[in-house]
Amino acid sequence: MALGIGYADQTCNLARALEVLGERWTMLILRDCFYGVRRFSDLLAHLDISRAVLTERLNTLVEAGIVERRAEGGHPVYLLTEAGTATWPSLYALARWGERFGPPERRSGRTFRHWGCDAELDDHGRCPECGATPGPADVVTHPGPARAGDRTDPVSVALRSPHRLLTSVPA
Amino acid sequence: MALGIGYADQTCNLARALEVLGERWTMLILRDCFYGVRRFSDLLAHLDISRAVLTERLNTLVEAGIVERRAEGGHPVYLLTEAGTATWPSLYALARWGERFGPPERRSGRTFRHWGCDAELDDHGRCPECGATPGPADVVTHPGPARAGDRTDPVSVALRSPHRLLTSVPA
DNA sequence: TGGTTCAGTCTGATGACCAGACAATAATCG
DNA sequence: CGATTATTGTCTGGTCATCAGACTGAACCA
Repeated sequence: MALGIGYADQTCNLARALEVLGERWTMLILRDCFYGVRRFSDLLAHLDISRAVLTERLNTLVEAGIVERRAEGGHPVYLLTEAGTATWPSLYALARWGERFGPPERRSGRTFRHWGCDAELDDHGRCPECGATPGPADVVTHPGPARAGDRTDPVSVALRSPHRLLTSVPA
Repeated sequence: MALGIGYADQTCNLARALEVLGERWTMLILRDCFYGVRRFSDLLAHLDISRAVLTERLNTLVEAGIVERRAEGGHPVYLLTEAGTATWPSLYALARWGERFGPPERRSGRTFRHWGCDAELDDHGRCPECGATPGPADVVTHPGPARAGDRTDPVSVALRSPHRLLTSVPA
């Protein structure tokens, strides 16, 4: 989490999670990883983050074992590890909260549905159709309605169609 | 979230949640609110946060409708609103993740149990005994084992005994 | 009245983040 | 093969958040 001392004196699992996940941009980077964004340049364009900070966050995530850096045809590719995919319930819960209680402007309308059932997941990430609580690999995200001023980077464009989580995007 | 621009261009419910909840210290303040910490001085002592930052965070949380400031006998008291208590699934999921994958030192061993059933909640916050997913008011937290160097502020001391969430602490 | 607690505000120092320039390596094309 | 472009970073100077700790003002207590 940086800024000096972290949460050094907090003997608490939440503080331990936030020590890694709570830094600025980190959860949004993970969100993009779930969406299937894998390349430095795509993260950069989709997040509007500074290069230096993106580099630093990715290094931190790799060191923490949340993301794996793999060389693929010369250029690196970033993939979620088991610890990374295990952050899904946290991100999903936060997004749900943001939908109901976040600042009212910029409501996205994006939904998450169970692969196969096509039913929208509830507050706890459960499929109302079959009762299962699917992992991210079995979740499909559907975009909300288009709006003026939508982003035009390749990732944003690709995510205007329904997309199964963890499968590569764009292309 | 501050530091200049927020996540202004991210049309995304997660970004909207993090705009408020993602600032440094904010989720730990909310954790303490769930524990029942209600006074400025108790938050200050329990969190080791600077006075200026605590003041600013509380103001932000009040403005966002997540926490309510109520004058009680001259001194203010801070209580979770409906939007505040609705953050419980997010905090619980993060704490669960921190327990499994966070930095290995400072593992707390603290558990969360269903009031009445006394069964430990699972990854999704569900009670394995009765199948319900209790809200925070029906959750009891049990401390992990004591350790050398445990904090000695009143809140930390009080939380060494089992404690029902949202009930006042200390005393 | 004078001391104590509490809830903030204020200050100077440190460091994280920003935009944008620069560098190094890898793919592409004539 | 050599030149161009694409991609992944590193570096820099300025801005702003956070830090520790001193200070203020109001309420409560003896």
